[in-house]
Amino acid sequence: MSPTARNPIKSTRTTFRILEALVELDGAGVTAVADHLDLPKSNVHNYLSTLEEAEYVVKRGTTFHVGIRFLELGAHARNRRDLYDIARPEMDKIADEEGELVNLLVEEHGRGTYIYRVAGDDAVQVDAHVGTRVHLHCTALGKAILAHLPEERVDEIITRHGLPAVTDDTITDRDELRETLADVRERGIAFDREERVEGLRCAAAPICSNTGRVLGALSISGPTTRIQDERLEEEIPSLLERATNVIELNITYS
Amino acid sequence: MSPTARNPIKSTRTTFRILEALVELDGAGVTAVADHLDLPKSNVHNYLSTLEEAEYVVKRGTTFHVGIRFLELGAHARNRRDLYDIARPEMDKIADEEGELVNLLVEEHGRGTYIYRVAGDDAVQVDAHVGTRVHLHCTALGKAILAHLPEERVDEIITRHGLPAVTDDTITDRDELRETLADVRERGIAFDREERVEGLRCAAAPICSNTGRVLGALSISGPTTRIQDERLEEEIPSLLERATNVIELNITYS
DNA sequence: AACTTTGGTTCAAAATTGTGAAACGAAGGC
DNA sequence: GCCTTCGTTTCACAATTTTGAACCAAAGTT
Repeated sequence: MSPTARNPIKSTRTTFRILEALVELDGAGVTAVADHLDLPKSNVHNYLSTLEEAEYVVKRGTTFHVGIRFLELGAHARNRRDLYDIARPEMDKIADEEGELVNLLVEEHGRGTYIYRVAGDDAVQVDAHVGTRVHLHCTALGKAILAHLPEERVDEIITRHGLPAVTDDTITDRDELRETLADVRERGIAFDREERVEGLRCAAAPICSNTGRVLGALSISGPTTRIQDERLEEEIPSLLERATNVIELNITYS
Repeated sequence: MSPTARNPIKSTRTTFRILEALVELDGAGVTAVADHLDLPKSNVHNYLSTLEEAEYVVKRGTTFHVGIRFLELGAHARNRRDLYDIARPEMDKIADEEGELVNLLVEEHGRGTYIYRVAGDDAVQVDAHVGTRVHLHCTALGKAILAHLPEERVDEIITRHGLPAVTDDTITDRDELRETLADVRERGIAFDREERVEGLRCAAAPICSNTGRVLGALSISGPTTRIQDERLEEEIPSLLERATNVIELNITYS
């Protein structure tokens, strides 16, 4: 399952390289993109004007930006899953009661994407937002998903994306991760103790279909100061389990 | 300002035609897409496998779907504007107090896209969601924006997109629209009395930068039965004005 | 169990297009 | 008024995309 296109369309690749450059540069002109990607200006100009014509890019003055039209595609991808609609009300409830940050993550191509997040009154401000992609091995959410994926799939993912260290506490060893995932499977809950963001703790539970396939994972996260051992290991997990049960039931009958 | 690319990249156009086909067909195989677009199967296959390799499309079994990765691009486009972050808390407040549906729309390429919406407890269920694109002339939100765009820009937009009728009450005449927009400018509020969705009424106010450029529009909508004349024309407008004032102030100082 | 259908994948030749250097033009800074 | 920067245009050629036919694999039918 190494998805290598036999006859790849080079222009399609270039198109997305240019769009990604626009994201990275947070809007840019023809020359800036050309320099960034080491392509001829005239060529980049052709791509950008085509993208603008197609309404996927906007030109303000002389700089180009990624268009909100992508929200249409992104929202379609998100709404395609029942998960989003069904999980949202449960998540809102938890955020309201606990005051912390509640997250929903799904996996695609071996990486995680936040598809919904809701902040309670006391919630921390963190870097991630809807649409952010993360490595699976360094978040509680990701580990909850990995733990319920077939083992060969997990190997594939590690081979493809590696186990880069994000903080000092990130798991970077293949065997250590394997053991951790076994614990997660047994306990039904995954933890993240400052493995992705310093000072941030997090517990997550997987959400599975009635056939046993993981659809995503749900988490609650907050500052280490407030999320002490008992709350992290008892209170929050039971909340998560209750919520994921409801979600799983509702997904089965929808 | 007719954005016609001089040397368009045909492959870029094809790439997006295929992605749009995937949306329309709600996931499809190679043959289905090829038939839909009248392209050779082998060609479509090349595009889809390239898109999958780039992680913008997912293959489940033998059908392809638009990938959640587009949410990354879409969210970037949304977060680029301060508007989204600043309007959200105000909108949440209104939804909570009024119990109706609150919407935020922005314009790009002459069309509107919902970038946030929040439903109060009694809110109606409507077709639109975040990411949905609509014609500007048939919603209160769109008219609020059109009214504050330079006149030549409005002409351009009408020429480009026309004034298609969506319900019996949609404005389809150029001059009638012009008059309506003058009223909106004077009153500061735009209305929609079942012009886009039967049984749905709506009032909207524009949100402008301190330089006078429209950034978007805010609306409250509900069923005709509940949104009677006085509420539509007095109560809701004053709520909207209060909220847009706060938003405009916060945008200026951020 | 053989046959048919359906749909995905591969291949190589033919047709078109993307590429890239250079020149041009417009805008802004010095 | 000159110089710099950056976007836009042009054009010839190399390179890519496009095609249809052939090939497979899986599912459905007789």
